[in-house]
Amino acid sequence: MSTRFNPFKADGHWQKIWEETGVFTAPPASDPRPKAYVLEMFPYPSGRIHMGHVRNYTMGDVLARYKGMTGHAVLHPMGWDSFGMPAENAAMEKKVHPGDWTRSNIEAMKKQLKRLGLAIDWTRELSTCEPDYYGQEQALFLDMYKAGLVYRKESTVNWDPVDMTVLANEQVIDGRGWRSGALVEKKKLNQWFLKITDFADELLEGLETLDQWPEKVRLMQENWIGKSQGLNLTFNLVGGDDGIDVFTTRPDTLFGASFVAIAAEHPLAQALAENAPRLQDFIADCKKGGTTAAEIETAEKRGFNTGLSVEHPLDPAWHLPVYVANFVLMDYGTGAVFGCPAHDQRDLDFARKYDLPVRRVVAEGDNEDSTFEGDVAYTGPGRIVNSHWLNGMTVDDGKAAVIAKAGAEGWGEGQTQYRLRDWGVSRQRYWGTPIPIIHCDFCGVLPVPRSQLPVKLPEDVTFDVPGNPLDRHPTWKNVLCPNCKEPARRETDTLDTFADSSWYFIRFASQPDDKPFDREEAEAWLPVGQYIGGIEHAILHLLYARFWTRALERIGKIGITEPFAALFTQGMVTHESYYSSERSISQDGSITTGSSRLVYHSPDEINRTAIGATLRSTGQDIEVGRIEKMSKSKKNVVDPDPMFDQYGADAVRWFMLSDSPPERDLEWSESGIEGTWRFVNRIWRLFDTIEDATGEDKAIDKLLHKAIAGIAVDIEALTFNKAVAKVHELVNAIEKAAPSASRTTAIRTLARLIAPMLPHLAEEGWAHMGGAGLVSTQPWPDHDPALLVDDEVTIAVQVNGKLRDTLTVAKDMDKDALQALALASDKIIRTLDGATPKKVIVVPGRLVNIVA
RNA sequence: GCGGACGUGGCGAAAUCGGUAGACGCAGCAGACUUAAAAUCUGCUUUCCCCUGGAAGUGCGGGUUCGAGUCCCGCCGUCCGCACCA
Repeated sequence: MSTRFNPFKADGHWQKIWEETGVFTAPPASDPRPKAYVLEMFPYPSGRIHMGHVRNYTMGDVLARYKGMTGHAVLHPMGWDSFGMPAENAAMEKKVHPGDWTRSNIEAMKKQLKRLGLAIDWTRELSTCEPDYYGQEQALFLDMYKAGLVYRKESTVNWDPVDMTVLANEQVIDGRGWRSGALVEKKKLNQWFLKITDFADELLEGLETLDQWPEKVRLMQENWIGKSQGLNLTFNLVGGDDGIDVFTTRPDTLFGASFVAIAAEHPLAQALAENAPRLQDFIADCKKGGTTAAEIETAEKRGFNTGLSVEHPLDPAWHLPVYVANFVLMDYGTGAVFGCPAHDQRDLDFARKYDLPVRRVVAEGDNEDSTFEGDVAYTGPGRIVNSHWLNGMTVDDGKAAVIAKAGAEGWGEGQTQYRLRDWGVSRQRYWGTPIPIIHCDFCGVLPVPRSQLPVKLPEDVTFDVPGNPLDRHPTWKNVLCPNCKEPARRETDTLDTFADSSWYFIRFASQPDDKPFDREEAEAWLPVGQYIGGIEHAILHLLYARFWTRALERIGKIGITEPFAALFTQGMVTHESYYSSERSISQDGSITTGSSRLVYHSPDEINRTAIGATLRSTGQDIEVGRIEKMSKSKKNVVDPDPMFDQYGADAVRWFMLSDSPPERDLEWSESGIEGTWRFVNRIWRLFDTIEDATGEDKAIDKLLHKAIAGIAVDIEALTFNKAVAKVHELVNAIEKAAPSASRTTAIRTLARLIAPMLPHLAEEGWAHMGGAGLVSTQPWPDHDPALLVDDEVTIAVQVNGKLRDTLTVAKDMDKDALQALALASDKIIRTLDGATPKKVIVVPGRLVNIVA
């Protein structure tokens, strides 16, 4: 009597056994087996697991389980990135404490994750909002402080007026806050910074060693660091002692200079503006300019002539006018540029507008004219012309020559410039790691003594007004100065939550009570062997984590420089969206005529047919929208829980691995999950109807061994869609095969092959077929290399490159025999129609191509 | 504007070294079983044609080669990142 696989019993049953037997608890660091540290980016506890998490954690799980079966000591942990704004927003909206909200979310999400049947070592679970984690982070912060990698300075910051906090440059997208979407304002504040720029070169060079990272991510980080080499030089003011420092990457074009421009925020501009109301107005105008793509592209190059002049460093008699210009940025280089209009588009636009000289100094082909025509700057290579002693040099030689001369004469020096800024980590928020610093009126800024760590967040805080609850807490910030014992104040800023995620992978590897980590233990596991997460972290998290690791290395805390040996960025889970148009009804109940708004419907309210979609409740026709990332606003979210209820964990896991290559987007579909559910049951029927048969089936043997070898390769390469296809092929063949010992072996082996991907089904089948122990702890099956080679092959016979016939021959048939056989084929004789072959190309084991 | 990736049936895709394009899955069609349905099973499914066969075909146009989805040149399109970076 055949039975159906019952995931509703099996899932919970095996999950309980895995937990009770502790099979996925990582062994001690001293374990002699090769280590496999598999890590997926830990989630923010927003409340619910979504399909993106399911995909991410399924992929990591398959690899972790496979590594376990192939004799590795596996570390596969899970934790919670649990500090951050949403908890405070929830506190404001729902009048709950951020801690309560966060911890109950963690509980709910953990329950959901467990339903996926992940092979996770839950004994190492950590949550960044707990003092046992953030206290150790404070210790690391103080280590960096002591080593001079942390500093405080007043600086212009990106201020998010909605979230009422500072944002790092990396968190400003198109001039807007990455979370709130609010237009970011400039504000001056005292801020804590981590010296990531000290590591700019290292972080850049380190990218070259990361050969198991996606090229795309490496390139994005390279661009973000933005290294450029050039010359820092001083233009002396005519009739003054001062000069203007300028950075250029084109010192070779120095003889083409026609003006110097400074940023509106440049100290010189500010000083001049004090007595010049028109300049004040101009500067105010410059600040209004937006930073979005469209605004920048259409923004006119505008300048204000200061009336000042500077001397050209190569010819003091040559004077250049000084402008304040809207296109010069204060926070890059020195906040001042020299303009060479012929060879820079912005400078040319500016020069044409203000009628400044445009002098060619790089030949464009044969064109050496000193007058430059047209409105398109020439930025290509060429010989230097109209430049006295530089004439005839290449651009590169010219750059070197000018830098050398500037150095020798003392008016400038070669300089490497980075786009990367130091990491501003101060956040004016409650729900984050308190910065362990004390401010004393007499002794200044002091670190909290180690014995007083962790600096814990106070529980009794209010969120009824905007701003930082720590700052307005009645007593928390009052503390005695550790030095003079007089009353002093705690720092009330907290750390950017990206600090929390910059070292959690180290804490996973080693979590002593009395220090952040044990060096030896951490080094045994690190670097992470395979890290998996979304591409959205390509810069922020992945750059900060690389920096933090290098900072710890520099101060002698750990012996590794790169935290993630291999990185994989998986695609999103998408779904069609469904919407109908409705007349919009404004809040007072009146109907706004002439306009309508889109009302989105969730997939479970919809009847989807091949032609269209209707609303289940009313039968109303519904528009089928784009396939896009699952999001609450589009209501195209599919919640994992009901899917587990309906199909069980394995069908959901199989869906996540099927069809789409893992780096590409995966479209969730009803028919797709139905299909994977049917397949789970097909495998079960094989396990259920296994029989003790005898006899050999060579074809099944070969296919099985090819599957063993191929699936292993696919899992290691994370090409799960290909592994899935190979399982299908094997199952298709086993189903059709007549009973034999080979077939029975194949079915038993199949349980092991699917164990990483369909672990509950595999355990259930393994037990059902009388297997000993857990299939999860079985070794990955061996394959016989001899069975991977076919002794008969089908070779193609082409005439002029076109397929005309195929021949099935012995694998090692020699060239002459193949040629003779091909020429004897009826189809070939017919195609040749009496023509004599001019040439015959024979590739043994592959094809014969007859050129007629 | 700069940088990058991608483009293959109705759909998701595969083709690892330049060697039989479309494995595998979804959807669809036909059939079997069934009173019926579900489930399951079998077969078909790139397009076109003068259909025991033939022609075309991997975004478009060229090129290299006995042979190109794969390599080279030039376009077009889609997506992603950065962006007044001197």
